[in-house]
This record gives sequence, C-alpha cells and structure tokens, in this order.
Amino acid sequence: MRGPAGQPLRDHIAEVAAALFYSDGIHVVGVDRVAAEASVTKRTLYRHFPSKDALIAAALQAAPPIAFPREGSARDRILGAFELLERFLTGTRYRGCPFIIYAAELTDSKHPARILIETLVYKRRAWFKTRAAEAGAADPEILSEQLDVLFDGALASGAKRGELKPVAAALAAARILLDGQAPASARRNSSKR
Amino acid sequence: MRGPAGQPLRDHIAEVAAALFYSDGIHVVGVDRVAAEASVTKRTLYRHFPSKDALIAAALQAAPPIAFPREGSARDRILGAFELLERFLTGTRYRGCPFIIYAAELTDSKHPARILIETLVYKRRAWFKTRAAEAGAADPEILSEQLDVLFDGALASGAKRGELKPVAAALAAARILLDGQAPASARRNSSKR
DNA sequence: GCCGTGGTATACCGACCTGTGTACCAACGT
DNA sequence: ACGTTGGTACACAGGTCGGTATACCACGGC
Repeated sequence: MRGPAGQPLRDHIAEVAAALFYSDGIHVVGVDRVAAEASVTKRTLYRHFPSKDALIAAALQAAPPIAFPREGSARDRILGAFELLERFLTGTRYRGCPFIIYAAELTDSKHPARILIETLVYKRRAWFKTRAAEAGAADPEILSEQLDVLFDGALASGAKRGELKPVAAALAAARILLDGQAPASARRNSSKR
Repeated sequence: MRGPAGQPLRDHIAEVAAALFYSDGIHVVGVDRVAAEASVTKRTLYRHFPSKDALIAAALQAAPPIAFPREGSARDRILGAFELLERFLTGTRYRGCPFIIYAAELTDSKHPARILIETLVYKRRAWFKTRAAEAGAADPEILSEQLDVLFDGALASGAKRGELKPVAAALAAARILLDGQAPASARRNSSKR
C-alpha cells in the first residue's frame, strides 16, 4: 500500500498519471497505461479513483507547481516569479502550461478538473494583485491583469516553441510595466536604471 | 460535389471539422461525427482525405484566421491587432487560441498539423517584428518578442476564463511597451498622451 | 486463529474508434 | 449512348477504450 518513494499509493498513481497526461495528452493515455507505468493493476487503480475523470483531477493537483518567491520586496517577488518560471522550464521537457493543456483537452466546462483549474488560476492573479499593491502600483488591478497575461503568454509560447526567449521577453516587459506604475521613489532598492 | 455555400466539398468538410475540433476537441470528435455534421458519408470524407491526421491539418488551415490591420501607421497597426483580436473574440464562443489547443492535443511533434502551426506562429512574430521596425523601435527584435508574448497571453487566458479583461490588459500593456521603445518624435500621429 | 483489508492476475463487456469493402446511383462530357 | 467520376448507404474488420467480475493471496489486528 506504499509507492516506491514511500508515499501513499494513491499519490504515487496520481503522480505517474500527471506525468503521462502532461507529456502525451489526457485522451491518448489510457488507464491501462497509467496502471502499467505505476506498476499497479488496473483493478487497484479503480479502487482509489472512482473514474478516470477523478484521476485526471487528482493528477492535476499532483503536478509540480511553479514556485513563487516568498521573500524580498514586492517588486523583487514579482520579477522573481518570472525568473523562477524560466528556471522551472529549463528543468522539464516543457510542453506548455499544464492548466492550458488540461483545459484544452477537457471541453466540458463542468469537468471537476476544469473547476479546479479556475480556482488555481484565480489564485495566481490574486497573488500578482497583492504584490502589485504592495509595490505601490498606481492601479494594482490593471497591473496585475497585465502581469498575469504576460505570465500566461510566457507559458503558452512554450507549448508551441521549444525556446525560452518568450520567457525572457516576458520578464523584460514585466519590468517595464512595473517601473511605469511603481515609481522609483516607492521602491527601496533602485539599483539599476 | 459542392457544399452548401457553393465551395468545393473538400473545403466544406474541412470547415465543419475545424468547428467541431475546436469546440469539442480533436480526440473526442470522431470522423463519423464530422461526416454526419457535414451531411456527407464517411466514405466520401475518406475520398478527400487520406486519414484523420490529414483532416486535422486541413481543418487547422480552414480555421477563421485572426485579421491583422493592413493600413495605417505601424503603431496603429500593432495596437489595431489587439483591438481586432478583442472584436474577434466577442464574435465567437471562444475557447482559446486554436494553435494552442491543437498543439496541446497533438503530442507527436512530427504530426503534419504541428509543423503547420510552427510556420504560422513564426509568421505572426515576423509580422510584429516588421511593424516594430517600421514604428522606429529601438530594438525591434526584443519588442516584437514582447508583443508576441502578450498576444499569446491574451489568447491563452481566454482558454481558461470567459472574460475579455485579459485582452484589454494586453492592449494597454502593448501601448506602454511600444511607447517606451518608439518615442513620440518617431511617430506621426501622436494624438493622445 | 481468523477474518477483513487491500493487493494481484486475468478475463471479459459493451461501446466506440479509424479505416475499408461492396454495391448502387446520378450527373456529365464526349 | 455510354463510361467515368464522385457521390450514397451500409456493413464490418480490427483494435482500444473505460470499467467490471471473478478468483486468489499476503498481512495485520483483535
């Protein structure tokens, strides 16, 4: 009842499913393959998850989340999010934002995984908004919306191109937008420019 | 041998397939359904397309392309692209950029439709780069990359949220980035701000 | 000791998938 | 007048899908 890493079997299956769904697509990967790759019988898989849809939702939550900076000034944290994104993308064979990929394949808006995506995406935008306010932005609502779009763009571009140039461009653009709304006087460490 | 609108039957089938693939997903829509929706037998569908993969590639080309402004100053054309995008999204039940959706479902990088996507995406970036140079940008390469990321982000956000706010945010951000690189002296019609 | 829990192995079900085979038919060019 | 082209109608092959049934087994707590 334990996986290879000692974690509960349920989590092990979900992680294997997440890796397969992400790399090969949700519809292409069958439950048989997930079970085989997890060294588990299909019967036991269905003992932990009532259906494939439930497995999909669990896999979405088991995906390695993109880290967000927890320390430093608000400005540093915002820009640091883009830098961490870049580092995250170099580590994985990137195919694009998991949220976007899952959303693209799950057409039914009532699918449990879809609802999950919406809450997660909302959280990210709220994070940007709070940081924008802390950085002293003139209009945190607008700025956070812009940063979020940039972030989405950087994630989406990776789905179609293998390069990291879009991420670097997003970081540069984020810095410009941030500087435009949060003047240097409101910042503590105005090191460059 | 003609479709309802008088166009060749092959194009009619491709358009129907494009609509179905886009709204419901490539893998969940079978050729039977495409044939039925196009009021055509499966047999004749396979007379025009050697396989479903070929149909997918044809459907991708048959999708209604996002219009790009053909007239006006370079600056107006760039910003106009975002405005046209907004208008385009209001007209359709938007589910996200077709390129992203198709790319998400087609895992095999050698799929004919995937190769098609890469060339089309490259064209869009080149368009931005040419316009950026015309607008007198200090570094058209970087600016076009930033604009392209913004565009991608605006398209991707629609895949997860139903609103148009991200598009408006992208437009505003594009204006800021553009003004930062192309000073007012290089522009002819500096109407506002 | 013994039984329930949670695993294995394997076979199976019905539905649906892409793709083909066969037979017939209507229009059109020559 | 006739044959080719391109359509219809329908059946079916071969495979895979999600999900279930059956039978067996290892272990741990009471």
